[in-house]
Amino acid sequence: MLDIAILGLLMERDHHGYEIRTQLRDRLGMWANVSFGSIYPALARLERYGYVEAVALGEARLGAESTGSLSGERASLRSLRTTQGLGRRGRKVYRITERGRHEFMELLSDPSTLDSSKNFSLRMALGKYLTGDLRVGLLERRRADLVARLAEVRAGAQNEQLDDYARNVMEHAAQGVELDLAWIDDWLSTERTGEQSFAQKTK
Amino acid sequence: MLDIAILGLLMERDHHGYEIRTQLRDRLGMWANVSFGSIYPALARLERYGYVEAVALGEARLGAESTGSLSGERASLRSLRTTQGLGRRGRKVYRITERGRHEFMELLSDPSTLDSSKNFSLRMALGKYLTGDLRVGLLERRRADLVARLAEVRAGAQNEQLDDYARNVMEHAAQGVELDLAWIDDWLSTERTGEQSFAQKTK
DNA sequence: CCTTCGATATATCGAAGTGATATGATACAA
DNA sequence: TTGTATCATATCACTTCGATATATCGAAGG
Repeated sequence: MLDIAILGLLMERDHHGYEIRTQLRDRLGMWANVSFGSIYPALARLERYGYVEAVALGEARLGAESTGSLSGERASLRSLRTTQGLGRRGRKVYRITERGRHEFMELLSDPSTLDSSKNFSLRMALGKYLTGDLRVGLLERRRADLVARLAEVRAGAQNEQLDDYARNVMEHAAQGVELDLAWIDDWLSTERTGEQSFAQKTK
Repeated sequence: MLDIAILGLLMERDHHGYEIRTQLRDRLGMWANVSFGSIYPALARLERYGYVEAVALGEARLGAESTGSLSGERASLRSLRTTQGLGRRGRKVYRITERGRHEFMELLSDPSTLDSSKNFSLRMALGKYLTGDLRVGLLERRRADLVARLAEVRAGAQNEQLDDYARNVMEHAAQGVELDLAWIDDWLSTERTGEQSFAQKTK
């Protein structure tokens, strides 16, 4: 769910809608440019539920706060420019509430709503908010799903009456699942041996 | 688009809705169980446009025709059983029309509506309906997209201020894109050297 | 200087897809 | 006979996507 992603970003610092889109692309990976048609309704929904609140609307007077701290030395420049130039139009900066924080943790650790690859990757990218046990639980559930999926795809690929094109695609799909599986297993073993992190992974 | 997938299946033989779902899973790979909430509206839409027509509705009297010819020897058995047992309930069998065939070719070869991985795989799985030139065109366009995407993800993964979890996910995403890219290149070289097919690919 | 272009920013629309659920028939096993 | 699993169609509310409209600002170029 997009809700998790947005709340996850707001856990770190305040954001406005447009920024959420770029962050989603740059930090949470797989989402190449989520549509504004998703983001703004999602923000409205989250505000309605009381999970986020708008802390600055209209004249973007908090420009420094929201666009600052982006990359160190550059921050002062940016904030200077935005405050001088009166800032963008109706930039609406959102902040997560206490209820939002609680809801975020709830959503993130709930193993029942875990399905697509995109969804799973999102959770794992937000792994720092989870305990080791929770992470292992999610990983194991995902692993079981992938094993089942791999069997299905493998069986399908060996199906007679499948032309070369379809078979080739099916085989590639199987390879994709295998890659995912290897990733999970890697992560699981790192998680279990209690290594400090996987920062040293070269390839 | 789901339309392409459905029309593609109907190019080979008639199908009813439920069967389309299973075929989508078993033959066109990546789609693990498309929702009925997609399939039935899509069929209704295609019928409205005159791309398909219902050839048997109500008492499933054409059971043999629709479920038969599934796997050779088994076919006679199946058809016998279904005709004896009065068949399923309101099984509605669809057939593609001449307009539908034309539209299918149109949709399949139009390079402008080519985007997601799912979408691309679908087209390639239906590659037998395309000419070599068209296939190469689609492959090249896809390749360019993936190269751009890879650069983005690679850049993102090297971003400082990304915690280990997010970085790990980004790196895995990059590996996924690389796998796709290798697949495309493989296919392209096969296509260009004019090999008869890729049937002999072992891994 | 002035105009165009690209990035920033919010917002809404229709179309398409999902997941859940309702309904009912048939097949098979306990 | 009594479940229960599979087959089959259908609809619901909700989410997401892609396109589009609108507006501001900085930079580049004629």
